[in-house]
Amino acid sequence: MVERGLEEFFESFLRRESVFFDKKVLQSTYTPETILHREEQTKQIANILAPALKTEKPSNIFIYGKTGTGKTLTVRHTTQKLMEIATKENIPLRVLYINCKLKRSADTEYRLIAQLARELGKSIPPTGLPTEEVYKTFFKALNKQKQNHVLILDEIDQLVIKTGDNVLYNLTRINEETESQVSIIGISNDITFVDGLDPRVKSSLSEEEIIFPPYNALQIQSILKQRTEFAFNNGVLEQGVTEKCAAYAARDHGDARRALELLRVAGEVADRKNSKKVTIEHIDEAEEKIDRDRIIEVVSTQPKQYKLVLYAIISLQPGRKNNIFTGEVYDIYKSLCKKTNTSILTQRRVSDIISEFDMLGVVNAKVISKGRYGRTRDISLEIPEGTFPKIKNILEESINI
DNA sequence: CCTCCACCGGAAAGCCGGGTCA
DNA sequence: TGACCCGGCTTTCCGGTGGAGG
Repeated sequence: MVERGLEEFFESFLRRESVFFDKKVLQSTYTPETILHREEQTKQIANILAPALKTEKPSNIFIYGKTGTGKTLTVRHTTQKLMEIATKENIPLRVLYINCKLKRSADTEYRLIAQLARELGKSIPPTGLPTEEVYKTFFKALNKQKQNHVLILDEIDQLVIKTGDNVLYNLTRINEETESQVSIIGISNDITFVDGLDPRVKSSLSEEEIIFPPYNALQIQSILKQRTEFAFNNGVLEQGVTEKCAAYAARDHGDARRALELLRVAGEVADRKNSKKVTIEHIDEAEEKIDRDRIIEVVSTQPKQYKLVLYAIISLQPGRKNNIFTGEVYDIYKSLCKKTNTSILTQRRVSDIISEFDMLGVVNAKVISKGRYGRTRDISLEIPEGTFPKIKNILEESINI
């Protein structure tokens, strides 16, 4: 009977042994006791921030390095320690951490300032007020509690791309308008990002600069070792497993986060297969799975118009030696719109949608010139061949073609 | 060497749905 | 209630442009 089977399943699930001892340790939110291979950067940050303890204003810091190089982790760790001392010694100091990429929370000028004001105990409606008004409330809040502030702006490049450097200009000038002092720590993935900034903002923001270089394979290995000790049960990792994870990640610009994820998913795969050990094959499988899951996740959460565009591309792809051009996609897209009773977007817009898919890594779209026959994007799918039908299905179901 | 195709991509402006405030 | 604000998505307008073919 079905019921009986289910019960058994859950019971055996409960009793099943896992390769994990504590899976949390592998998650990116986990903060380890010590941060490996970032001693130098930690020291620099500490040095710069230390004056805050004597109620002097620390310099602004600009931090850059690729994803998974421990920027956020290191900054949070150091400021946390700083706060511990400050509270113990009763020094007026406050650390505000804001991730500028968080959708609908801090990704525009209004929302960022509103978020900051909220952190200081003001209540700001999510929309409706003039931005100017929000600034005023924020400044007032700063003035009321006279103390040093350290403002951490994570993924600051995203903010500037979306809203321009106006916000930063205003923020760097806070100290001229208020009693309290604010130091800014900007964190960015994009190294070239400061170059596009207003010179005044640039010089003020990057009074100090700290670079986080990618980890090399050996360093990633030791990071993984540090975590696996607590994450996995004794001896479940087959010989060479951490080494392989490290090698994968190092090949991909030293991204420790990815290495940890790979290890975690490999463990999950092993569990699901009822294996007592995590093997090298599990890692290969995990890599594939991460890839596949990411694409499916991306595709299924797109808005309708995006899905139509992608569907147009997918139905053009099979059995083609040459790649696909914007014009063709647009034609198919138009007919799809008619079939599904959807309003037709302009080619300009569709062109943008295609390049968004490019940035998401679903599609590869380079601008090429066909000489006499014009200029266009050269589009090809980045989806592994095997997932084609599945993706197609997802699209068809969600837009009923 | 010049032309001219078939789009690219920046700028600006419009529309709409969310909201505040007096 | 009307004036006004924000932000996401689009459209409109339009000045480029790499390179095959003449």
